[in-house]
Amino acid sequence: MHFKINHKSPIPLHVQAEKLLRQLIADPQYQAGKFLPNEIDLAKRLAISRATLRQAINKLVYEELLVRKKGVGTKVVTKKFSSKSNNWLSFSQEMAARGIPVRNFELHVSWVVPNDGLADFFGIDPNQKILKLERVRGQAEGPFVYFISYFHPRIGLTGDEDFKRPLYDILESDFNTVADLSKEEISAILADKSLAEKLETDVGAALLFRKRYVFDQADRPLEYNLGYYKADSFVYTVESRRQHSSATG
Amino acid sequence: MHFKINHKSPIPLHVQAEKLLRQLIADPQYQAGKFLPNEIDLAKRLAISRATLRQAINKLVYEELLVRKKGVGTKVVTKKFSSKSNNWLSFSQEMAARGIPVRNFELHVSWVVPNDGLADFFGIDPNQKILKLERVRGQAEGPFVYFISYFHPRIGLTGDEDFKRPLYDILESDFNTVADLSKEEISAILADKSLAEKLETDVGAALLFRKRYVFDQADRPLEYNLGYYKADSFVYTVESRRQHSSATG
DNA sequence: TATTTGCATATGTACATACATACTAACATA
DNA sequence: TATGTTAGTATGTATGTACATATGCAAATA
Repeated sequence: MHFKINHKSPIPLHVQAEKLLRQLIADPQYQAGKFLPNEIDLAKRLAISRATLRQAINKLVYEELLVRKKGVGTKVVTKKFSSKSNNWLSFSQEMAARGIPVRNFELHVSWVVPNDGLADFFGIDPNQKILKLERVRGQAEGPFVYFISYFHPRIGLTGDEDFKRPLYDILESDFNTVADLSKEEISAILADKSLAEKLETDVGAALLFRKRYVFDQADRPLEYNLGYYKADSFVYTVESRRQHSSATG
Repeated sequence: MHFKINHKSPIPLHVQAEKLLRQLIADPQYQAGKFLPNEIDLAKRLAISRATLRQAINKLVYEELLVRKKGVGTKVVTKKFSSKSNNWLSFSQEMAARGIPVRNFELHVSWVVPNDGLADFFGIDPNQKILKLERVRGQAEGPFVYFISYFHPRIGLTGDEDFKRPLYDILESDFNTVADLSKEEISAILADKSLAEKLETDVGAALLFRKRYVFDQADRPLEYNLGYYKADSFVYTVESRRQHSSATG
């Protein structure tokens, strides 16, 4: 298997190399904790310099897909909990990754006037109507989350989009809008009548409630999202590592 | 202000440079979003190569303490929400950072035999007793969290430690044990009689429930922690940014 | 005046090179 | 046999160099 790096492409070589590495280690043959070829040989095979290759490797090391050990080699990490990126999977992607088919129970689009806090967050005229998307989603057995999303008018959503597709996919491919930063607040609340009905549970059941403020790469507000999760069928997982001291080569 | 990098020190130059940069941007003079000197000049002043300096800068860029812009310069980030590190503040530190005085309502230390899951997590003999620490903490108005912690016997805790001090501070300075990785699961539950009494709330109130698995730098299990938070007085906040595409130079 | 052009600046990418250091395994020695 | 030495290998650190590209400003132009 020889790789092709295009030296004339406008895409930086280390980005191309990174992509190739990702493909390489995704291959079942490599899963088991195998070692990569050593940096010098691999650089030669890819026809790039060792420094450039190391840039690519460093990215994957940071993501904990690879582990380097001086004097030994670079190994593919066996078990991948895939920490941070997890936070950024949308609901459908998240479920797909676990092999759970998603079912849409309700999907309602409307144009509403924002309340004061929301108009303030978006930095828009409180009289300007914004798109509100409500969805109840879950598995075959029943619903387990109720989402309410409000979108900034800047995006240009019409309301006619196919919201069964992954949300962030729609924003990226159709509206060239990239969600980059998310601030979330998680708390617990009790289900009232309306929530209990939507989620097919009892009034007074414990729900996980998540507010999410989503920003684009320029830190401009994009989306305000509320999520009500049935606590017995969902846990929110976080994996965080301390700031490390080691660095690039 | 001239800096000193010690070329004879066993500490890598880029690590020394990183430390100097941290000191530099910590200086009030630099807070306001000022630009660093350009890489070439700065490298000259530090008497290191540009590549080495970039290694140091990259670390801080990754931590979002610095922002680089091609053709413009490298700027100190103004507002620092300090995303990731936040996850790593202990309760008392977290409260201190918000200027809220912490009050300890209960503190109970005991030696218990682990249940099967716990013995398995720690990888120890299920008959070996381990240290269990229970704490109810909150503000002046009342309690708002009930913690249960189990510690791995390897650490060497005796049970006589002053657990009013920040926990991770005790582990680090007195037991040379550094908590490095945490895996958390957050869900919502209803308060039963026992929990309601401890947290001075009603039976059936919504609580935020957090399980935390803590590991050291060698990924050895250190602590298993359960936290029950009164939902009306606490929200769990997460700030996460997407994986970036840029890399080292 | 408004717009374009071009230069200076700073970061981004890429390479070749050299030596340091951690680890492994094979070999030699007591 | 047990132990210490050594050679080989792979990553870690560090430098110097060159050119690419994005940005902002100032001068030239319509």
